[in-house]
Amino acid sequence: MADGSNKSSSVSSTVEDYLKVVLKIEDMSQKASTSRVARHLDVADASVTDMLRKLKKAGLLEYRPYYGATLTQQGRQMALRILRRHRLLELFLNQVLGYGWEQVHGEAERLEHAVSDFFVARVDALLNFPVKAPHGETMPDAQGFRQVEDDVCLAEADLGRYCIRKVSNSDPEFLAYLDRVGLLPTIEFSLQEKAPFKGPLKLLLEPNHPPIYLGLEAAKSIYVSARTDIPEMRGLSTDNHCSPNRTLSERRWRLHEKT
Amino acid sequence: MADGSNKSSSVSSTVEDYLKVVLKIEDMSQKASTSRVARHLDVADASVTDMLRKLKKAGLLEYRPYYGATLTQQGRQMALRILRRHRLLELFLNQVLGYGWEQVHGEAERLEHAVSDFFVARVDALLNFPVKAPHGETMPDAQGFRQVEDDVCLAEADLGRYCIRKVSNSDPEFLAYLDRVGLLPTIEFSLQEKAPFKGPLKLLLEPNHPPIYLGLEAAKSIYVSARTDIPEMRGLSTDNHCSPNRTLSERRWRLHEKT
DNA sequence: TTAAATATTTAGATTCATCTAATTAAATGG
DNA sequence: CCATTTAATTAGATGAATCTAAATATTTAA
Repeated sequence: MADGSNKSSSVSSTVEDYLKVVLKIEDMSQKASTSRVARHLDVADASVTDMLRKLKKAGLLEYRPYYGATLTQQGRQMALRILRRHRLLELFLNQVLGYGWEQVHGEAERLEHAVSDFFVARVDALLNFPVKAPHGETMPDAQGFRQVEDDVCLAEADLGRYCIRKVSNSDPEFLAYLDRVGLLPTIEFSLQEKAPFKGPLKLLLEPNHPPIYLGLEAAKSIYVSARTDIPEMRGLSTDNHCSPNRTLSERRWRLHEKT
Repeated sequence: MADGSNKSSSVSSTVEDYLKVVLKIEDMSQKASTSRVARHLDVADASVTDMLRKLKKAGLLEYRPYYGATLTQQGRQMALRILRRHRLLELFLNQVLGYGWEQVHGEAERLEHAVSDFFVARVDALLNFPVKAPHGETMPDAQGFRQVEDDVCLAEADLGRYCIRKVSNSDPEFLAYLDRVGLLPTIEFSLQEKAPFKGPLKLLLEPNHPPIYLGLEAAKSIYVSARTDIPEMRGLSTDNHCSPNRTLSERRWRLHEKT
């Protein structure tokens, strides 16, 4: 696959996608089974079997037939390299080119395979070495190290005050919805009620505003940290400049408007 | 390959490359013969024959065996679309990410196939709708219209005063050399002597500086316009903000330096 | 104007990533 | 613990884009 983009040891963008998916699955502490990988990539199971055998031979993952795959050190390193690119690109698209947070994923998905390491380094510098992507995911560093993410899933949280840390869902419709109701990373809210029988959650963003009733499915994509209200915690928080994803309406760019 | 990047009527990046090369050859008023296309793309002649037949079938070019190819309206449109992307990306890399002018071509070559129309539109706006790329080439507009370039080749120019308009050569080594000696678009100089027998040209950049002796081969890549010294011409010139490609040493970027 | 040189096309293979259909292994639940 | 459901693998094909080697055209120059 057409590559002058200096991979450490050049693999096709297809291979990069497989590695990324396996990493994602492992990150969810699931087993990277053939069918699960196939679902994520939207390809036939048979294709995955072939590819996993190929990747095993290349030393990028362990693979036992009828069992599944595990990334090797090498494979993990490659996967993290792509993940880093993906997230840096998302942030770049959002901050520099004014993409909406629901738009960044799709574009980054294609660019991550095309940009050079030099490009990535420049973007990293331009954004001042960020540690968070637009959806609140942490940024793997250039050596492939990641901060631990110990946020709790909103769907499992007890009543209380929280700060939104991460939204793990790249469906543009869904993200646009969250944007509309104002549920974005770094935003704080109170979880006031959890309706029984998988019912909706009642959230309060601002004291005297109407509450938001959020379906449990939606809550599963949202990760939060408890708000301790101990002021000195704020400095230590992982919030950084890259940064409140403003609502679409607030988002106005210093791009030159044509005519 | 792998395209969600919204082509008007989705073609592979390989096809885009073929179209681009045919356009380039036609722009040089040459015939797009099989072997010439093959040389530009660094593939075997046989591969080109196959592809030209395929592109003919797709209505993107005319093709007669043993004769060569000519772009159709549709093919030309597609080629111009890529050319526009390429040049906008080059300028973007230069102006926003601080790439040297000798670095932009290679990166743009890969990105042009990966970015979406939306991305291109954003970059266009960010750069304030530029009309020139870093090497002085004109920017095709979004509808595929181009300014005529009626610059003369330095290798064929008479003695006199000139302004550098364009450098048609993407070899990084060569570009770095021109950068070193200061021969960049928008720069003015006097052509003082032309040594016989394909000898070098003697150029004077600044009145009391040592002259530059430039080989004829190098001069073939440089396009110039005569300097009339009629002041009011300057406003009409195609110089624009995107802009004096500073020398590498002058080029210092407002990127955040790490540590 | 014909022989040699050059350019182009055809024929047949290869590699990558994918598919469907058929088969086999594993897991599950009476 | 066996039969059925579910998951995974094998087998065989396909489409893109490429290659090499052999067969034709076309051009050029003696």
